[in-house]
Amino acid sequence: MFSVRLRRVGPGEQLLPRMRRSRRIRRPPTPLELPPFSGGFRMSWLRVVDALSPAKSPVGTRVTVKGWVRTRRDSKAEGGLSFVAVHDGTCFDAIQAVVKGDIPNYASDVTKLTTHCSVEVTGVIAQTPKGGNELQVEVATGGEVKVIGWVDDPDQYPIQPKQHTFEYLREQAHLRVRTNTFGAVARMRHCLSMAIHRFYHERGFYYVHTPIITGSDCEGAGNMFKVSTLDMMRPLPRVSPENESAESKKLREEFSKKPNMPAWTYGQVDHSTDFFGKESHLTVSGQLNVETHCCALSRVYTFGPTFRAENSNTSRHLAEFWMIEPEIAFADLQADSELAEDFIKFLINAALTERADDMKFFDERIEKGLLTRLDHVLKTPFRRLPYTEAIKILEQAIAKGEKFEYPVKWGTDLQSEHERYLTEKHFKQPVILMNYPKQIKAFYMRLNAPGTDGAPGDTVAAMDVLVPGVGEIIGGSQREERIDVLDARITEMGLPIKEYWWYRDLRRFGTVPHAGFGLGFERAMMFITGMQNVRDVIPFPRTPKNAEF
RNA sequence: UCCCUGUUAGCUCAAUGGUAGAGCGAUCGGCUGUUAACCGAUAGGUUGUAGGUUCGAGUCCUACACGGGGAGCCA
Repeated sequence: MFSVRLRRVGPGEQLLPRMRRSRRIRRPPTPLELPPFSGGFRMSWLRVVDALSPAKSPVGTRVTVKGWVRTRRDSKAEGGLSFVAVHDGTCFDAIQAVVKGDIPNYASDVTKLTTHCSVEVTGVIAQTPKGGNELQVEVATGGEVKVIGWVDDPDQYPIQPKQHTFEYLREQAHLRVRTNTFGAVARMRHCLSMAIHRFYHERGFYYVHTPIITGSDCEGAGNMFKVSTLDMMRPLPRVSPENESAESKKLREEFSKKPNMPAWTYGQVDHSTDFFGKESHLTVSGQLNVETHCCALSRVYTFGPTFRAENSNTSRHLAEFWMIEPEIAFADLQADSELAEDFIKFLINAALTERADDMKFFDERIEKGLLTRLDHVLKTPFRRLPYTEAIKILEQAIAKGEKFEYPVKWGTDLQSEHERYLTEKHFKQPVILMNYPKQIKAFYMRLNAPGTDGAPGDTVAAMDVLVPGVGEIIGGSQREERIDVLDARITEMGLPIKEYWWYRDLRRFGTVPHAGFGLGFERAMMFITGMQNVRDVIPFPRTPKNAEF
C-alpha cells in the first residue's frame, strides 16, 4: 500500500514521487483507491464506509472522518463521555464516535452537538463492546472533534431525529436526502444508473444521446411541454386578415419585429418567428430518434429525462422522469422480451450485491419481505402471455366470481385492476403481455400475421411488462419495418405523413426488423426498493402544481 | 381532469356546537458504555385561506388553495 502523489510537471521540473507525510506506527489506509490517471484529486480523510471496514481500517488504526452528526447521547460515566453517530452518506451506517470528556473542547463543543452539525473526527478505530464486528472510533486524549458547521437553531431544523412522514419530507426535498431513507434512495439511484450503463455496455450496445428538445409533434405519447423564447405574457393584437384594419396590421407588424414577440396569424401564434422557427417541445420519448442509430449501429440505448404534460396525479406518474430505451436491430418481439427480462434481473442483482446495506434497510423498514420477493423474481422466468390469452384468464376469473369495475373485452385496453389481477393475484410474478389489438397501440408497432394467437382481430407485436406492486414497468414493441404497411398505418390513424419523412427513410433504405422498449427508471426504483410513491425515488419530483426546488 | 379523503404546537395526531390537549422533537436538569436510551420540568397555537349560519365554530355550510388515496393517461 505504497502511496505516491503524482503532480503535473512544469518546465524544468522533474517528475518525482512524493512520500506520504504521515509516518505513524500504523499507517492509515489509503482513503480512496484511485484508478490510473489520477491527478491532484485526493482526500486525506477516510470515508465512513472505509472506516467501518475491518479490512481497510483494522482495530487500532488512527483515522479522521468528516461528516454530519446523526445523534448524540451523553453519559456521566468515566468523568463524562458522549456517543456521536457520524454519517457521510458513503454507506447506510453511521460510525459511532465515542468521545471522552478529557479532550479540550468536550464541554464547549461536543456536549452541544445536535443533529446535522458537521464535524471532523480524529480518533482510533476500536471494536464496540457489544456488537460482534462492529467498529467505532474512539476519541480520547490526542484525538479531536472539530466542529465545521453548527446547526444554529436546532428547534428550527426541519429534519428531527424521529420518524417523519414522506409527505412532510417531500416539502423538505432539499434536506430529505439527509435521512436514512432518502440517503438510501439516492445511493440506489446511482447504483442502478451505473448498472444500466454496465448492462448495455457489456452487451455491445452504444449509448446514444437523443435530443431533449424536439421539433416533431409526432412522437405520439401524450401531451407535450412547449419550448419557446417568445414572451407570451405581453398583450398582443389577435386578428384574422378579413377584419384587420390597416392600423392594427401596422401595429402587428411592429410587434413582430421586437425581440421575443410572438407574431399572430389567424389568431394563432406564428412559430416561424420562434427560436427554432417552428413549434417545438420537450421530448416524450427518444425512441424515434434512437431508431436511426439502431439502423446503423445495431444495438443502441438511450437513458435520459423525458417530459409528459399530463395532468396526472397518481403515485406512479411524474411530469419529468427518466427512461431507458434500448433498440436492437435484426430482432423480433421475442428477442425484445428476453432483453427486457435479462435487464430487470440484472438490475435486481446489482442492487442486492452492491447495496446490500441499503437493501437490508428497505427490507426491514419500507417493505417487509422485499428481499424474498426480489429473490423470487430473480429465480423465476417471467410469464409470457398473449393479450388474447390474458382476456380469457380474466373472463374465467369473472366467471369464478372476481369483481372488476370495468368490463373485460377483446379489443379494449386492460385497466389497472386487470393488470394488477394478472401480476399480483393470478401469476404472482412479473408477466409479459404480448400481441395487443392494433387499435389500442401506436402506429409504429409491427402488424402481426392474421390469426396470431387465435386472436379475433388484427394484433401488433407490442409488449407490456407488468410487475406486482408497480404495474406497467416496461412498454415495448417490434417496429414496423415494411414501408407500405407503415404508411398504411400512419394514414389510417390520421397522422401527418409528411412529418415522418426521416422515420420513413429508415424503411426505404435498407430496412431491418428491429425492436425495443422503454423502461421507466423511477418505476424500476419503486419495484426494487419497495418505495410506494414515485415522488420519493427522484430527488426533486415534478408533478402538476409542483416545481418547487 | 373526475371520485373519495384530509389540513389543529416544529413533527404525528386528539378534542358531543360551549375554557385547545397528548406523544415525539427542542431547551434545562437528573441518571446511564449509550445506541428508537430512560426520568422530571419548561417553552411552544390568529385550528390552511376567505366568506356564511349561530348567543357561541377547531367542530356546521359555501368557495378557493394545498396534501394523500384511487381512476383515466402512461413508463
